[in-house]
Amino acid sequence: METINIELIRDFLREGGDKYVPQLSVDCVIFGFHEQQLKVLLLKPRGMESWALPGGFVEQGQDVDAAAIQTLKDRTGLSDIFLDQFHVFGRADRNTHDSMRLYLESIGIEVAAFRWLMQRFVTVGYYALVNFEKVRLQASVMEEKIEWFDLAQIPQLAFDHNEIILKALNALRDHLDSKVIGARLLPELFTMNELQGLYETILGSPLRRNNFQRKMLSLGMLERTEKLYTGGAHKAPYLYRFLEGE
Amino acid sequence: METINIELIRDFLREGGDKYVPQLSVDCVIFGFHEQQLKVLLLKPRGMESWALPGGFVEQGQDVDAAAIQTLKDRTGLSDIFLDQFHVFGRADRNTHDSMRLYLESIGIEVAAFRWLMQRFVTVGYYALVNFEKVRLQASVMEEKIEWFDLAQIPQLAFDHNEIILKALNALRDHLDSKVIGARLLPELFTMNELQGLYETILGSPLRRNNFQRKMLSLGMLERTEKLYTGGAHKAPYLYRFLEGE
DNA sequence: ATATTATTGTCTCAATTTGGGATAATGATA
DNA sequence: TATCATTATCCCAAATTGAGACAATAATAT
Repeated sequence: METINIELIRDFLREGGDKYVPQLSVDCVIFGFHEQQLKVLLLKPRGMESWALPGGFVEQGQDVDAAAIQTLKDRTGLSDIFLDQFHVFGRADRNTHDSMRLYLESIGIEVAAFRWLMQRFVTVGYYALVNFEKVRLQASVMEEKIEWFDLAQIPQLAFDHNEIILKALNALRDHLDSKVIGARLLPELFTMNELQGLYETILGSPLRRNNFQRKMLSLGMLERTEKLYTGGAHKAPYLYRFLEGE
Repeated sequence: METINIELIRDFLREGGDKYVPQLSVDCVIFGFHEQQLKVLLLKPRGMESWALPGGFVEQGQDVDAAAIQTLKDRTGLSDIFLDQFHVFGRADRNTHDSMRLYLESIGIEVAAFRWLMQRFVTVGYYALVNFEKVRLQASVMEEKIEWFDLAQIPQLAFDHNEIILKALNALRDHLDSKVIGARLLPELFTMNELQGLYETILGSPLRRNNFQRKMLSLGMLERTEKLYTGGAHKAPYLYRFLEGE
């Protein structure tokens, strides 16, 4: 039994033609970190076979950055988020919504209503870093499902979205030691081991425990707090938090 | 005595409405290096008080990158150029062509013809590295003048173009040691001193001659060729070239 | 209590890179 | 032949990094 609200979809499509900057979209690669794994948030648009990145359109009168922020807020409920615009995907053969046509026709939407969608779209790619535990997933009207995927287990996505994720990951790597990335992906308190795991999955290569700790502490961004007793038969690690300030 | 070809302008404007992706443009920060100075190519659009960056629109069916390449070719005559897309400027209050209206009206172009231009434009910023000596400047039909400016002497530009140059320079700095930037800005043969001067102007800070030379040679990208005898009363420097290959 | 075990925090030392001064080499000119 | 400006190297100390070693400690087993 379908629970789609066709009127909502129709409203969305009808408004789109005038409301948005034509042929322009934003796509967000939302990174989270959980159980020592880097995750990416993906969703399944209605009527599509494949998963895709969360994205949105840019309203007339709205900053492009604001459109990305809105996309994030809609899906995660978070509003204070680290966002970095990393690349524009503007190849002429990106007709990224064409495969949605069959679906829209099948549920009885007339072609005229979504003609504005059936064009080549230029998309601005953002990556976002979120605190996994604070996210409350929320699919929008055009989407069936929304889920976290392990970076290593991302399926074949729609359009060029696999390429977009690769580029986002490269950008994240490039920024790893100039921005305080850990502070955005980890919870308030974390162990040195968790921090190292984060770095390792982002870089895709192992690091030495002793040298990593030395490096991190020497940067002076970490404050050591109490110990964490997990019940394991071994020395308990300290918990750290990132110090305030840029 | 004016030498504007109004018909050309009218043609350009009339086509624009259908030919281009609406509300999308590219802007290029073209860097050159000459007489130990980093230069940026600027132009003066017809009917405007201020100088501006060379830019262009994206044709339907044209890659965004291709539009930037075309912009460069039109102005410099060069086609094999290093281009890097570094940022999108998408604030809602960028009505970047509005000040052109008075001019267009003044030369008798009807408003309908350029209405598509009078909207908020999102622009994709590229920076380009060119061999100064090979550039043949060429203004397009909408421009009065085109000139090189020393980076330190860039005037107040139109719109947010000063900001765009700043961002481009930051991107260039970030890429300085990962991409072979010298190879694109310098002529085939150059002295170590010229290379150092290039690095110093990009970074905006002085470097030590001995350590710079040691570093550059250790990277193994340079081939030492003959000496350069300038007639100066001192030891003659070697000339270097960049080795082939990524 | 005491030994065992898995981790964690720290230490150490060599190798490498960097900062900064010193010196020798070299074209031209006086 | 001496002088001068500039270039190419050299050298040594300081800082950073790579990699192994070891002591501390929180549970569990004996």
